This record gives sequence, C-alpha cells and structure tokens, in this order.
Amino acid sequence: MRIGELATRAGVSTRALRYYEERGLLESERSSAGQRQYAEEAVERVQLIQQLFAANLSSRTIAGLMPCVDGDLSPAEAQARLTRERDQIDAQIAELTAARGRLTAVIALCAKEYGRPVT
Amino acid sequence: MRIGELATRAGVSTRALRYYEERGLLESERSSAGQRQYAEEAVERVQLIQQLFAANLSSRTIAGLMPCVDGDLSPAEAQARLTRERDQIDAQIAELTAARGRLTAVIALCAKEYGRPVT
DNA sequence: CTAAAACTTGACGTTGACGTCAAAGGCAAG
DNA sequence: CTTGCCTTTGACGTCAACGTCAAGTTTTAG
Repeated sequence: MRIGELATRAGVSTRALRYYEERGLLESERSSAGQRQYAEEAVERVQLIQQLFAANLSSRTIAGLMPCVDGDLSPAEAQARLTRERDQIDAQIAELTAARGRLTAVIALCAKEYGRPVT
Repeated sequence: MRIGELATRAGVSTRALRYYEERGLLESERSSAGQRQYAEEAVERVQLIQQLFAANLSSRTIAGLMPCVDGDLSPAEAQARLTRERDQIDAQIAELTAARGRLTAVIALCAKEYGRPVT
C-alpha cells in the first residue's frame, strides 16, 4: 500500500510516517517512480510506534527499541534495552504518583477550608 | 530577597524565575530601582511549581491551579480544577502502565526466543 | 569612589514531533 | 489527453521551558 492508505489505516498523518522513516523507526520499499510502498504489517508497527510515543518515549528511544521488536539483536542485548526502558517508565510513574499525591493534599486543604469532606 | 537568592534557595535558574513570572506562576514586588523582591514563602512556592513541572504539567495548567493554592477561588471551583487535573494525571499513569505492559510483553518474547525465563 | 557582582529587558537559540505550504511529478478515470 | 487526487522532497513554522548572550543599571565590597 502507499503512504496515504497506511496513514488513514494507522490513524496518523503522512507527515508523521515520513518523519518516522527519517528517524529510522519505519522502513519502506520504493516503487519504480519513487513512491513509498508498505506491507500489511506496517499498520501494526505504526500503531506500536504510536503507543510508545503515547508513553512519552522519544523517537530516539523508540529507534533504540525497534531492533528488539525486529529481532535484529542478541536477545540478551534486547532484554537489557527493554528492561532499562521499563525502569524509566517506572520512574515516570513514580513521579506522576507523587504529583498526584501532592494534588490530593491540596484538594484536601480546599475541602478543609470549605468545611466539608472530599470524595 | 532578590532573584539570585531565591534561585539558589529554590534550586532553579534566575531565567526560570523570570519565566515563571512571565507565565503568571509567580509574582514579585519591585524595589524603587526596579529589582524583583520576593518574600520567604516564594521559596516554597517555587518548589511546588517545580514539582508540578516534574509531574509533566504545563505552565498553562499550573497557572490554572495557582489560584487554588492561593485561595483566590471559590473552594468549589478550586476543588473542581484540582480534581480535573488529578484525573488527567491518572490517565497519564494509566497510559504509562499500559506502555509498561507492552514492553514487558516484548521482554517476555525475547526471553522465549532465547529459551530461558526473565526476571 | 571604583570595580565586581547581581540585576534589568530584549531577543535569538534549542529540542522534539510533527503542521503546513510550495513546486513538481505520478496515476487512474473519462 | 486532461483533470484531479496522491505522492515526492525541501524547507520554514510551532510550542514549551528555558539557555545564552548583549548592553545597560544597581548594589555591594573594599
């Protein structure tokens, strides 16, 4: 399929797809006229990329993880990279949880001033 | 105190403090010569701002929350804003947790190919 | 009083993940 | 063959949270 179809099927812009290619996250064949050609699996791959972006990973980080997905890496190395990244995510979750706690504290304060409990 | 002291005491750059003021997160009195003057409480306030930034909140969002902290808002409205923001954080935590799950799945896959269990 | 340190505003630089033209070529339909 | 939509590369625009000069003023130390 060509870039437009992949874009709509994966729910992203064509600009994003070209950007992913530029950053080494996504490859494509080229037709004789130079147009990008994608296989079916590309849809899934783009969705995975999207989810990783949604999880706050940078394109650089994702680029470092793709060889794991593709199996172009010794399993040991792949595991190491993935685990490092998972630890990063754990750290972020911890930070967010802490922030949530601070917010909750402020909410409780408001409730106190207002003279009734919060849900 | 002046901006330099506040900066070192709160652990941020003077540039950051001026930026916070520009964005409405932090106020200051001015000396006759135009230099910024801060009260003691500013230290705490800057630290709170820092923590909110650390929790991935934007300056815009934080600006929307400051009236709650300052009590310049009806407690009901304050509570509403804070709760909305807390829900946002919950959503982000959920996304990160999902991403963590996907990564863990990939890790398991690597382990399987490699023929031995993961920690 | 003078030099150094701190402060002022203004403005351009940075990084990331694209958005948004622009100019030009490609491709299926009538 | 000619619309008209799709695609190509190139390049500038954007937004956030500051960093980093620059040039001039103020405060402080000696």
